[in-house]
Amino acid sequence: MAADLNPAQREAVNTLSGPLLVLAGAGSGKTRVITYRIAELIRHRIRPERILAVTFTNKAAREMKERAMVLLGKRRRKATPEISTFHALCVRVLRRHAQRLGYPERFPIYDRGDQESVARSALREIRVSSEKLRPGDLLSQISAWKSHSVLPEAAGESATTDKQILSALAYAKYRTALRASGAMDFDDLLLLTEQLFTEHPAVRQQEAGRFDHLLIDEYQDTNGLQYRIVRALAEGHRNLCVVGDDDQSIYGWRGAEVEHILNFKNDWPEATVVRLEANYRSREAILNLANVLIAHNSARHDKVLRPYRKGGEPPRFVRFEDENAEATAVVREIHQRVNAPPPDRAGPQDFAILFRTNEQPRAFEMELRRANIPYVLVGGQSFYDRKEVRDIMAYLKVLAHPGDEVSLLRIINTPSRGIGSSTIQTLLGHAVDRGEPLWNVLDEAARHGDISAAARQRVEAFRQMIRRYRERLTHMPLVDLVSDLIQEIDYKGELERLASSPADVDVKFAAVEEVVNAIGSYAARTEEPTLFGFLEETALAGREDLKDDNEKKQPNAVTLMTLHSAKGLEFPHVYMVGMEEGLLPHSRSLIENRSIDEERRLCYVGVTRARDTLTLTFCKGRMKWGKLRPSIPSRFLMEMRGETDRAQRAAQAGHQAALAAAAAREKAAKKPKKAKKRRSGTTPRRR
DNA sequence: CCCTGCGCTTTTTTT
DNA sequence: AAGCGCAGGG
Repeated sequence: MAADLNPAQREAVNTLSGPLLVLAGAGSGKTRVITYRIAELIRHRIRPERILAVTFTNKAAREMKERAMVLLGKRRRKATPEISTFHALCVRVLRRHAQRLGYPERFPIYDRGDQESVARSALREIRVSSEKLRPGDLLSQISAWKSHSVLPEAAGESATTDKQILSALAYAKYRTALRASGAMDFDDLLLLTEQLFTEHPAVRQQEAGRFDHLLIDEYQDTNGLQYRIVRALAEGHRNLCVVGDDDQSIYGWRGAEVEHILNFKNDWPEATVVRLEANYRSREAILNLANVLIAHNSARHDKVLRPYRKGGEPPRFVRFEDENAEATAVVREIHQRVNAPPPDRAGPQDFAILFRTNEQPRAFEMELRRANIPYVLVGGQSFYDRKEVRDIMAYLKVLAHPGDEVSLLRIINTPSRGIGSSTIQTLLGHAVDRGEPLWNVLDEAARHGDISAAARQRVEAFRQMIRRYRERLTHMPLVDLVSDLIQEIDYKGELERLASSPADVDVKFAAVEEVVNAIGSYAARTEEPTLFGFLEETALAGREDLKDDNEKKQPNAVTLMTLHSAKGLEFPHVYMVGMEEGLLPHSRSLIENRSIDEERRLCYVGVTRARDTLTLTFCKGRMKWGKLRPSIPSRFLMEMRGETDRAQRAAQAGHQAALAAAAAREKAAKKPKKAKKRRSGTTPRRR
């Protein structure tokens, strides 16, 4: 079966027992190795359901599953290996044992938007203005603590800087709020799984005992929690295979620690180590660039990718006036190649435009639309981030989870139904007094004298409506129920009232209809569709199933995506745009004296996505907040060309520019502002 | 309680 | 350029 593998790959596939570390360079056939390995295990009579493979994204899981099935061919049976992400795995574990942790069996999973509203009110509760500590910063701090299993009390003790002390206080509020709603955020899924394993050894044994073989993909991107969960699951049988590339570690900001892959041998001394250094993807000319670039990083497993595909066009470095010129030229070139005569012809799907930040694709989208070239924008401002979509999803969450306070607060007066902020504050007060979820005090609202009669009536009407739909959940198709609900609350009317133009209403209502479609497609492919199931799936898969829908609708499309989303993919023709100081490396990584090595790895990931041609572009200047700001070419460009002294000059200039911008911002923040009125009534405090 | 309009801030990557 | 929060009038 494995005749077409090289010796290193074959060793990785055939070392079936004991710990195994596969250091797989970019384009070295890593995915193939993993899927062949799964197939090989099954060929050796390991029962498929005793194999667990963990991937980084749902998409990767789905693809791996498909490939493994193809490979197994006739052996394909009902039982399949379990292939999923860490988060999906943990959800399944937690669901089996939720009660032990004091959570309901089905719990809401809070996405980024929910987290932000909780973070915001947590900051309000401790009376910290979001100028002093932004919700986003608070959330990353909390996430960092969680990835080290640090709870609020411990966070408070270890906090040193002002920001950390405030963050620790807010963290406590944040945690209380989530618990009060019976909700978990993404980190909680991992954190509580770990907690479950430590507090209940029997549970750990039971869960670990479900599998005899464990495979972890993208191991360089595991954070502390994931690392400990892997250990807890594999310690018994020790059949642990991890695959990764330290040079492609690009999620340090999210708590990933490259040390896990670098120190694998310490934890698993008997481990076999296999290096995959032959690159089957990129032309020699492209790979040379990548090797030169990554050599600038220290603290890495030394390895040099060897090109299997020799020669190739040298990568191009192109400068433009501004981002519009950049987009026009790139799209014009794609257009030419798409319409070229056969030998040079390429399909739109052969092209990828890669960028660092999500504001960059705008100009490219415009040009692609103008040129009538189909494209897919991956990730970015997600469908599920849109206000109208979030509103509908909040209704669904309230139907499914009565305790979900964040969602309830979002919809209790959306569309506006006469339940104003003072009424809500009063209700919240009752909830706090009684130590119960907001939903539970709504029925009593009718009896309380401190709410106006009109408001009481409206609250009661709202409560009855939600109750009615909850009752219908069990004996009515989901799609019909949701359609009815959208009609009853007259969401379209709300959009008409708020939107700026009729076209805007159409666009927004189309998004609402997309939600209904998503429910429909979920219900169609699921044996026992439930609202819980749908919510869980969207929380975990998020934007991904929509991505796939896009890909099905537009199979021949240019791909636009961030460098982060590009990991693991390849394209014949790659454009890396906006190769400028401040973007790549990003200014924020320059200021927060975090190492720019990770930015360099990000650049490396981009370069190694290209099979045949690679074009790196940068601009003289770039519009930012309506002003044209000059740009400095990225130091990485010079590094790749071996122009070390020019690279250093660029680096210095880049640092200075970033620092100057930071200083200017600082100054602006300190400048005396118009006295802002403090809100008198803040959210009541929870105990 | 609802809506409008003004003024202020905004700098990354995402399971 | 755009989104958010807030003040003030209906």
